[in-house]
Amino acid sequence: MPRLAGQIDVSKTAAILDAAAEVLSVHGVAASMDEIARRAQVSKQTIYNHYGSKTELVRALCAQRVEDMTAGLESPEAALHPEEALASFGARLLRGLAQLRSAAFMRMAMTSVAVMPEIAQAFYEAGPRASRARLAEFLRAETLAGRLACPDALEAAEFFAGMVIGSYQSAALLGVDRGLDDAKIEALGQEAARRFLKAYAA
Amino acid sequence: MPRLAGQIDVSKTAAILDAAAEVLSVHGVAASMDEIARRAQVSKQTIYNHYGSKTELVRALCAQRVEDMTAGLESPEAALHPEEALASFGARLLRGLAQLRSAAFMRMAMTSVAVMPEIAQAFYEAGPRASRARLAEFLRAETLAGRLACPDALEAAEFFAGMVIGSYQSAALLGVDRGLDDAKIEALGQEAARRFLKAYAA
DNA sequence: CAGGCGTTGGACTGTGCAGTCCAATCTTCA
DNA sequence: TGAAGATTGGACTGCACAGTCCAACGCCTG
Repeated sequence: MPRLAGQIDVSKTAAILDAAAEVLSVHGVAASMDEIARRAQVSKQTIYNHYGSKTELVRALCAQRVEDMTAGLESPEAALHPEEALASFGARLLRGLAQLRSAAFMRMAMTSVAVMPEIAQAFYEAGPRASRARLAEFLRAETLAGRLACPDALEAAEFFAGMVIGSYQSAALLGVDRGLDDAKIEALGQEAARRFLKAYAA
Repeated sequence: MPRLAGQIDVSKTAAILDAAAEVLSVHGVAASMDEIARRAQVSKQTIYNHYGSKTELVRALCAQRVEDMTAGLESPEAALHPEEALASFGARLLRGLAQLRSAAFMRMAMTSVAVMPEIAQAFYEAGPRASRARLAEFLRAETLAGRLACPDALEAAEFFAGMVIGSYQSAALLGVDRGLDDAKIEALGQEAARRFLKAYAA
């Protein structure tokens, strides 16, 4: 990847961000800049040229992660039968949380609450909040269409997401392996959807 | 508080633990031993006499916290109507999570996963796991009594607890204030119980 | 009273890390 | 080819903190 004369090399930027993601997700914010530089095959000075400080690097990384989170978030497909739509949405949600990377970033955001509250806030907005909002939208539409009866769509969305997630997120954050494979995720989504429909039948 | 000749002063032990809880819940594991010593009005050496290292101190503190968690955990009261029993159980659960101290400790456990996995594990067992187990027991009994129909009590327990907790725990961990007051907690518990009963009617 | 032992505080060591500095080198454009 | 500016690596500074050491001082018990 060529660069303009005297211009910052964007391929390095990516390498730095990648390395930072990898190292920070293992060691948390305690990871050293030296190790990130080593991993990125870049001199430490270069990191400081791109991002002025470790704090800024973390901030950039989190911002990127937040983007990814919202980008990968889809609403339930209205075309499907509500039960199927909910089941697949739930499975997607759970799959997202179960990723090691997700837990690592969440942990990082949590540890930074004291130092960088905006970061933590951004995580909350892009994660839990956004997903519930999307789901609530769907539930509202289904209610209008007479296929469901959710007087308080946001609350119902919290309920459904909560059912699916259960204590799996806590387990992931606490590093407890509950052997959540794809089949179980699928089954959980389906059962949660089934029960939810009973609770909110039109 | 007098002490025996040449015996460790237990009142100091308590002071150290108190101070550690306070300081660590604010600064996380990053808190310095000097500050804990200052807060406990004790010399740093004394801390090292009582607990050999910072790790040990944190360990002891977490162990205490784990004790508190399991001690404060009650099953739903079988004497009540299932809806009331569930509502009050749910409210209790949520109230526990909403406490600042709880969130701080949970954060500490989560961020220390890499360093002290046993601690994190203990938190999981004493928290999410134990509460679900108690709830499942209740659901099993109610199912046997014909007042509910929960073929998989543990899963149902996960569902109910998840409904109540929703994304409130994530918010607490990320330091986002959602203005969860007592009235809202109560209402949430009730609505969750109502919906749960519909989903699992006998 | 004397010996034992915890406590104190303050100095001290060692370490790991963020962030800086610099001289040499590379890359592109004019 | 020369100027501009990015990159490199390695040395260096400064700091914060875990953990140790020690000499002086209580406080009990025998």
